[in-house]
Amino acid sequence: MDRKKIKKKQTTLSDIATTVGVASMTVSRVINRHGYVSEETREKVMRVAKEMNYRRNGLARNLKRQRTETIGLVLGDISNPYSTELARAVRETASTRGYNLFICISEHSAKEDIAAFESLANHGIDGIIVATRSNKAGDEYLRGIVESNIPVVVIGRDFRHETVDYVSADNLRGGFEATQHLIDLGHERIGFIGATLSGGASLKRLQGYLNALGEHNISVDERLITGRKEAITDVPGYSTEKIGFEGMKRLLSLPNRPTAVFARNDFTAIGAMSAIKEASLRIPEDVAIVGFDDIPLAIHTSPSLTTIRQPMRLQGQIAAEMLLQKIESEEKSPREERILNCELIIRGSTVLSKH
Amino acid sequence: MDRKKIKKKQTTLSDIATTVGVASMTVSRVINRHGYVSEETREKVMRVAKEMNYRRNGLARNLKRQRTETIGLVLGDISNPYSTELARAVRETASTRGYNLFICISEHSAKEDIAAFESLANHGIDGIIVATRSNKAGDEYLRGIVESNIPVVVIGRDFRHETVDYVSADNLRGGFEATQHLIDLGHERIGFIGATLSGGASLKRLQGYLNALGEHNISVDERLITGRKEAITDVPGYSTEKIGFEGMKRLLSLPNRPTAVFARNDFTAIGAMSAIKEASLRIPEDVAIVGFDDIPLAIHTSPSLTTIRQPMRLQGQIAAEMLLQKIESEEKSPREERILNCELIIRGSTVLSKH
DNA sequence: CAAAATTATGTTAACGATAACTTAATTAAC
DNA sequence: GTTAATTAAGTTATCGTTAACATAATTTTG
Repeated sequence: MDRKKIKKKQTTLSDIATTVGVASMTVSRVINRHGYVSEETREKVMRVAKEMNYRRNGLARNLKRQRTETIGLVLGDISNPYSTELARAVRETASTRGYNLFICISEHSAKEDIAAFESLANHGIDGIIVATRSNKAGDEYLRGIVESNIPVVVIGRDFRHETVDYVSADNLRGGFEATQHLIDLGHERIGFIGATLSGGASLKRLQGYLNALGEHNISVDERLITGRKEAITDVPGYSTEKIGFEGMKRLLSLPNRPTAVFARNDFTAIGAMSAIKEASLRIPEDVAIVGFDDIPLAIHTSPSLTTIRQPMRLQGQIAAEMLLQKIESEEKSPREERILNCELIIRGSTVLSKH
Repeated sequence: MDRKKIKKKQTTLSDIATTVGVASMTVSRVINRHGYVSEETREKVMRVAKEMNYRRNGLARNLKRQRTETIGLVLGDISNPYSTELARAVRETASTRGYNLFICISEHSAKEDIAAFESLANHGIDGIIVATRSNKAGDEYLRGIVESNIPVVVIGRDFRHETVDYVSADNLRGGFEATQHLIDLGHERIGFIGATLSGGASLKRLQGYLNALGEHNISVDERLITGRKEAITDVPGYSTEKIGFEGMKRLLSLPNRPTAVFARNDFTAIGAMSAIKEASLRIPEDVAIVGFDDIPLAIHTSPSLTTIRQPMRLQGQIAAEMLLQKIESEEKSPREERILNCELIIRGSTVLSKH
C-alpha cells in the first residue's frame, strides 16, 4: 500500500518563524499577546499562523511554564447524580477562575483509582479533587501524590493528611436526623440497609443511626442492620438498588420485621421499596423508609421518597475554591475542613400525603 | 511571614542520576523497564527513586514521545444518563486498550465546547470523541482540530468531515417507531414536544415522527408540534423537563387537544406527564405518551414510561474503538459511519398494564 | 541634545525525558 | 582463540515553547 499516512507533523512556532522570516520568540510574542511586536509583524505572523493551521503545543508550553491551568476530578461513579452535580459545580467554579477541568472515572476500582491519579499527575495537572471511595491501595498512591507537592482536596471520603483539605456533608448528623424522624413518627424497630457493623461503623450515616437509637434508649438489634461489607467492589452505579432490594428482603423475612428502614442512599432505598412492594406491603403504613442524597429520582418514586438532602453543588464549589486557593497561594496554609449541613426532606415514604 | 512555601520542585531523572552516580539515561531505563541495566544498578536506582518520591513528568515524556496514550471525551451535559453511560463505555474500552480517558463538560455552551476542545488538543491528547450538540462556533473550532490531524469521532450529532467517523442511534427510525406505536394504538391526533418545524426538522426524531404520519396519511398539524427552537442554550440537564411541562400545557390548551404525544426525550416526556396530571387527565386513557432514551428513571415514573431505548453503551464502545483504530493505524482509512438500532419499550404510559 | 525610556526584535538556555548512537566490557559461538 | 553477540552503561540531540537577557532602533524627557 502506498497510501500510508504520513503523520503530518503539527506546525510549530519555528515553522511559522521561518516562513515569516523572524525569530520564533517573536512568533511566541504574537501568539501570547505579550511583549512588544510591531503591528506589521503581528499581522503577518497571524496570517501565516492561520494559514498553516497552527496549534500551540501545550505539552511544551506547560513543561516550560510549570503549570497547566487545569485541575483534575476523580469520581468513583459517574452514574450517580451526586457525582454529576459535584462535577458540574467543580467545573463551573474552575472555569470562572480560568481553569480547565479533566474528569476521570474509576468505577470504584482501586486499580482505576490509581490509574486516574497517575494519569492526572503525569499530565502535570495543577491540583486534584478526589471524590472516590477510600481504599487502601488507592490511598497509598494518593499519599505519594500529596507528598510530591501536588495540591489535593478530598470530598466526602476518608483521607487524613496534614496538607489535604476536606469537604463533606454532615453524614453523621444526617444519619441521626433520618433516624430521629422515624423515631418521632413512633417507630421503634428501625432497620438500616447498606452497611454492616463489622467494619466498626466506619460509615458515618450508620453511626448517626446508632447515635439516634442510643439517645432514645432504643437498643440496637444487629439483625436489623444489613448490607454488604464496606469494601471496594466492581459494582457500579445503579446496582446499589440491588443491595437495597436484597437487604430489604432479608429484613422482611425476620420473625419480627422492622416497621421502618433507613437506607444509606436513595438508590438503596429505591431497591428496598421494590422489595416492600413485591411483598405486597404498603409504604409507609407497613414499612416507612428514608433514603439519603435526594437524587432527582426521589421525587418521582411512588410514594415519593423521604430523604436527607445533601448540598451537592456546594460541596463541589467549596472543594474547587479550596483547591484553587492552595494552587495559587504562596503560603502553606493549614489543613482546612468543611462539613456542610444536610436537610431532611419529608415525603410520602414516611408520612401519608395529606390529600 | 517566613513560612513561605518554597515550591519544592519535583524530583527529576537527573536528580536521581546524580544521587546514584549514573547517567540519567540509565535511570530512565530503570524507570521504563526497557533496555539493559544491571540488577545492582536497578535496585539502587529504584531505592533512591522511592526515597526521593520520584514521579515521572508526563509533559516532558509525552513531548518527546509525541503521544500521550490518553483520549478525550467532550460531553454537553453530564446530568443525562445518556451521557454517563456513554462515558462509562468509552472509559472501559479505552482502559482495556491501555488508554486513559479525560472527560470534559461543556454544559451546552459553544464557548465551553471550544474551551474543552482547545484544552484537550493542547494537552496533546491522542484523539477526541465529541458528543456535544452541534453549534456553529464549536464546529468551526472542531474543524480546525480535525485539520491539524487530531483523530476525532463524533457521536449522535452533526459534523461532516471526510476523516471524522460518526456513531449514532437511528433517531430517524426511532422517531418513526415511537409514532407508529401510537398510530397502531389508534391515535390520530399525535403531538410532538421538544422541537419546532422552523428549523426544517433538522432533528431526526421529529423527522421520523413526520414520516410515520405521512405513511399513514395523517396530515401534519403544525400546532401539535411544539418546543423551543433548536439552539444552544444555557439550559442544563433536567430543565428539559420544563420544556416538556410547558409544551404539554400548550398542547392541552388547544381546542382539539392531542390524544397522544411523542416527546423528544424522556426528561421532556416526564415534564409532559406532570402537566397532564396537573390537568387531572389520565395517562394513557386521556393522553398517551412516548419518550426517547429509556433512562433508568423511565421505569419508575407512574405510570412507567413507554420509550425508545437507544444503545448507549454500544455507541460509546464503538466510538472508542473507531477512535483507537484511527490513532493506531498507519493507513488513512475512509470515513466510517455506524447507525445503531433502537428498540421500542412498551410500558404503562401508552398501554394500560394488564393486572 | 544627551540621558532615559520605550519599542521591536534576536539569542541562549532551559523545562524533563528519551530515541538514537556510541563505547566498553563480558559472554557465547564456531 | 578469534569473531560475533550480548550486556551495561554513557553521550548527544531534540521534542516545542518560553523566561531571561541582550541588542538596536526609535521616541521621550528635562
